[in-house]
Amino acid sequence: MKNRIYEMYERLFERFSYQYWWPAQTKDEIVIGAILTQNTAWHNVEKAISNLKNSNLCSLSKIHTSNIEDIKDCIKPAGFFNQKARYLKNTADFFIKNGSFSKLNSYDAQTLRKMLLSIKGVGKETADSILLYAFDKAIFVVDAYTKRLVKRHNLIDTLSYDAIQNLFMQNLIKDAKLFGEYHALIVKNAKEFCKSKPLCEHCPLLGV
DNA sequence: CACCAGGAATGTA
DNA sequence: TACATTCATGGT
Repeated sequence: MKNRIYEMYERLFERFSYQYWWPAQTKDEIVIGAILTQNTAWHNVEKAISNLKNSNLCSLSKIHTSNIEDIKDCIKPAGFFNQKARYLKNTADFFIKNGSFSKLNSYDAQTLRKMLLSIKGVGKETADSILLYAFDKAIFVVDAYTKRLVKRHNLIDTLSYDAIQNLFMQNLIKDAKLFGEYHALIVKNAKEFCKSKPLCEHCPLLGV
């Protein structure tokens, strides 16, 4: 398999090696972090998660049963705390209602994706992050960095989520580990290089 | 000081 | 379908 999409992965991996995403200790924490990081810098999410842990609220069951005002107090550093507290509640309710990860994991990826998307507060990127990193489903996550990447490299003539996701999934082996590291590498590279200017001289994707 | 960060829901045309 | 607005804190 030799194509531009996979070649970019090789370049990124050569430069940055393993990222070991998702950075979390439990599956619950992955889901919680996926919601808290919506349009929010990760280091602020870490503060929010740290607060949740200190209050013993960093699990879906705890979020399900606890007072929403207590959740708000913990997650304020992550911003949008009013709606994110509701989103966390909605998501926790979903998992309590529909069962554990191992039970939900018996659904195929697309069925589970639709279920997750029915939660108010879970859009495509959040759903796919949960599918990939908490359920180990081979679903490629598309974020703002990914869109910027395909735009700068003229990889496709649209910026629609589905089209970009298909571009990656159709040009890669369907492997959750690969997808997970690739997405992490795109984020890593975006933070490291080329924040405003495309393709600076140190970017590992030059010439791909 | 302005601008952005690992988005999603809602409203408008 | 395709944009525009709103949500909010904290770093640069």
